[in-house]
Amino acid sequence: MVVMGTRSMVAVSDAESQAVALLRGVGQRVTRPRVAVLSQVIAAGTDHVSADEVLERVDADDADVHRATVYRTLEGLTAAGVLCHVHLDRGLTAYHLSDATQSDGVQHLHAQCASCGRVVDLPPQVLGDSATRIQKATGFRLDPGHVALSGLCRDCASH
Amino acid sequence: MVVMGTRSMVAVSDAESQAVALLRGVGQRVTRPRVAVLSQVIAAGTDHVSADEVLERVDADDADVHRATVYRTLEGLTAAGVLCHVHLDRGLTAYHLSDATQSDGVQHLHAQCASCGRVVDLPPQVLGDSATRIQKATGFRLDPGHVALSGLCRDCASH
DNA sequence: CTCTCTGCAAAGAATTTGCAAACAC
DNA sequence: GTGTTTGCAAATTCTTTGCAGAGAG
Repeated sequence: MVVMGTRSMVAVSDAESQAVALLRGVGQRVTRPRVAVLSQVIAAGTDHVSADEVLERVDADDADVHRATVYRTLEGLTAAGVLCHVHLDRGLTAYHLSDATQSDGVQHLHAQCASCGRVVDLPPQVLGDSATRIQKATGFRLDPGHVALSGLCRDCASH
Repeated sequence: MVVMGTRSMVAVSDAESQAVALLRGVGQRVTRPRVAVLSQVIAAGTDHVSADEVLERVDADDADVHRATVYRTLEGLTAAGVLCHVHLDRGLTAYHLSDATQSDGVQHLHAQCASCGRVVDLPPQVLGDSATRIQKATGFRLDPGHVALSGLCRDCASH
């Protein structure tokens, strides 16, 4: 808990203060493990990270948080609306900062490449009126961001 | 749970002869475990069954097939094009007879209720030109049947 | 008779849980 | 202080794998 490794001090402490602010903002206790976990999600930026990836990075930063705590923290922050998760192909769950933190509450969609596993963000309106049509036809109310759409990314599709 | 008494002997043996025919048709060996597994998928009709559900029903029919064999059989039949699978919410995989067996190769889509877990079939064209639009915008080639779309079914949405 | 398939038991990955000690407030 | 959180270790759930014997063609 002394030095921050190779990652720049500025970026890390930025992420950390954001993390503290977000935790306070939703009335959650500010604990070392929570700050560490949330900082890593923030530092990941537009990347979508799994619990295991968060764990790896937290440990790499000498924060030494237990696996179970990472899961509990990610779940708690999702329940609080700070994070969103998306379910990927093999049952993995990936987390990212909630879009709602900054904008109007509409979350973007995700597509995962079945070949390389990469996750691509899609603009929220990319399905057009499909959700409306499905609801009218079948009564099913689509929540299209909750599970990643599957397919092949540009690179893998061209092979 | 399956109500065994209600399934007619005729239906079961129908499913079994279909199973044998399908196995022969793709040049796979006709073994008791394979017939048992494939029969259960056929008997499930439009339902989408997980490996565990197949195992349960196979064992309930006194066929006593090992868990590992169920997984291997479902995988093999999928590779052969007899079955299709869809990935559900928590990483579960559900199987059903391939639409291609009877029609032009276009598979239907799936939507799973995040609340009750039910899987609903959707017509293949329900996403309209979304796939084309996504490919033009991002290069990502959608395979929309491979993973179930998420949302709330009619019943759960009304609570 | 040969080569594939099956059952077994154990490993594997991702995640969850009960509980006592540690900590934020 | 006091009630929430954490670390730990073990359990869960779904799936896969190596191997020797059983079975299909």
